[in-house]
Amino acid sequence: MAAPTDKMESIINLCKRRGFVFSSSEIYGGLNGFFDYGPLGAELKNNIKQAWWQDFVHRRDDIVGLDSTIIHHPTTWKASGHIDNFTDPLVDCKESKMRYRADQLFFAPVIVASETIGYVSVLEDESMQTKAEELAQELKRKLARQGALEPIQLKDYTQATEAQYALIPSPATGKPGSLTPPRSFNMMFQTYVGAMQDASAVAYLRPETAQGIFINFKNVVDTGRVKLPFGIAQMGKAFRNEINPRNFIFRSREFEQMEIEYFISPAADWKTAHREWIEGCLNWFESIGIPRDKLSLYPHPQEKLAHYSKGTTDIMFEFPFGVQELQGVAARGDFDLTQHSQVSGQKMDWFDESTKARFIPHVIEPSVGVDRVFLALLTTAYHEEEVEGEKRIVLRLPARVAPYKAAVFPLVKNKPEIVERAEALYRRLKKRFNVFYDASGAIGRRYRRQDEIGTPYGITIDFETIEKGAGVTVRHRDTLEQVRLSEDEVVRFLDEKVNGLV
RNA sequence: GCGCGUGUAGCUCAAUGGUAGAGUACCACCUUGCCAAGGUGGCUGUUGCUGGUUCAAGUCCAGUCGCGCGCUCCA
Repeated sequence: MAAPTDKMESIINLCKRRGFVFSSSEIYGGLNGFFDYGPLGAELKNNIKQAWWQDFVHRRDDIVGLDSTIIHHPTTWKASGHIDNFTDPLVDCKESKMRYRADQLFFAPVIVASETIGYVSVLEDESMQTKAEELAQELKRKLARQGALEPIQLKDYTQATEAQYALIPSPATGKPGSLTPPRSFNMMFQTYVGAMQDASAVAYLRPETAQGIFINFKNVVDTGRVKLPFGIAQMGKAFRNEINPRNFIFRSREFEQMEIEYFISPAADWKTAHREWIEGCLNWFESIGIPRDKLSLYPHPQEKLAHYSKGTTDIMFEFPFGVQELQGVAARGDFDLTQHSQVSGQKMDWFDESTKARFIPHVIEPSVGVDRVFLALLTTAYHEEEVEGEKRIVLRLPARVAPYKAAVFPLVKNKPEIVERAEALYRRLKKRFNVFYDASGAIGRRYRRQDEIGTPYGITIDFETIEKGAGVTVRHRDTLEQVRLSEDEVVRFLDEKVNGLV
């Protein structure tokens, strides 16, 4: 078993070597946090998206699709809270080079006998009040002050005044003077719409696809013939100016999301709906080849919830670099529709015919990153193994998502009957499936080349096909076993394996 | 954004300040009756980029970009 970093390295290497993922703008030295998908990566990624759309939109009666723009009216982000909240106020300690989130760094003046003798600082945790009081006592002793110590009242660093920045000690060194003022990093990419580059033209690239759904809620309700409960699904690019992108395509600045806003009545039991969606998403992951034992749940603690959320559970995946979020399933209540209704002045409510009640629906939001599913599939599928003394690299991708569904080979290429028959089968299969044709090199080498890119079946036309009309051999990627099928049977066989509709 | 490390052929890696190489992959042809066989030939580099030191830089120095790890961050 390879060490985690080795496994990631091998996977990144394979991605580059075989055309799954390239770093973006590579000829200019690359661009941190941006990745391009090569010929095989584009296939795999599209197959993931297609499977998701099929399963959640086409095969359900209660979810409809949407494709909204990447740039919305800027007020969208005011209403959603992103302009005010999608930021990380950060503080640096110039001496220790440590970086803190300003809203997690707390400070208080130490007041003895009505005189401020200095400041203490602590990092946010349960015991920070006690720690701050101890520090204050210590400071009082050090300065040999007499008198009553006034109660320590902690405030976070975002509330510090300019005069206080220089007086608050760094938690790392305990000495004042090394902390910078809090600096705000809004993670939305800004651009300008139209010719004028002034404040009135500022717009943002969406940091999530969700808001495109909310601002179209009324349109869909008015035209979509939907009945509560129902969902609106959307796939598309989103952009976040991450301070520090890491772990290959896991956290990038341009990425793709697949989100559903599933609207329910406020009278409905949202906890049940939430739980059902978590189950549904787990099942979907399993169905496309992500094993259940690598998935786990992380319910966000109540006090850490984002401003919109009544409850959020992350579906975590065991990546080689650690257990990380694959999907978030959030119960957003009626926060978003209420916000957009209030800010826009438009009605965002639902009229229930049976109860004659009018209300703003609540929503459950399963939100998953395509790139993360891509990486989860690759890390699950990647195997190095020994076959008859030789190292074999194989991607055990399920047929439904594999870039090529099958490869067609003539056993040898110097016998025209075999080559012609193989080419004919290739052309026939290509009308229905993405298949690959390869005549160059020994047959074993050709099998191995396909193993490495996850092609589940190798179809070989051999002498028996020609001489005895014995059909073709179908070689399975994972077991190396071969079966003989007629060419007609091969079409049905692939249809069954690829589309899974048995 | 900070610190440490790192960057040579598509990939894995060599090369004491002195002519940039190997393996592999890839392409063509030959050979080949099922798991990376063999033969012949071919392709592959502004040594990440920009500047500096030097008679001479892949090698030393500075800056910059990318990557890895740690801190930090992560709706």
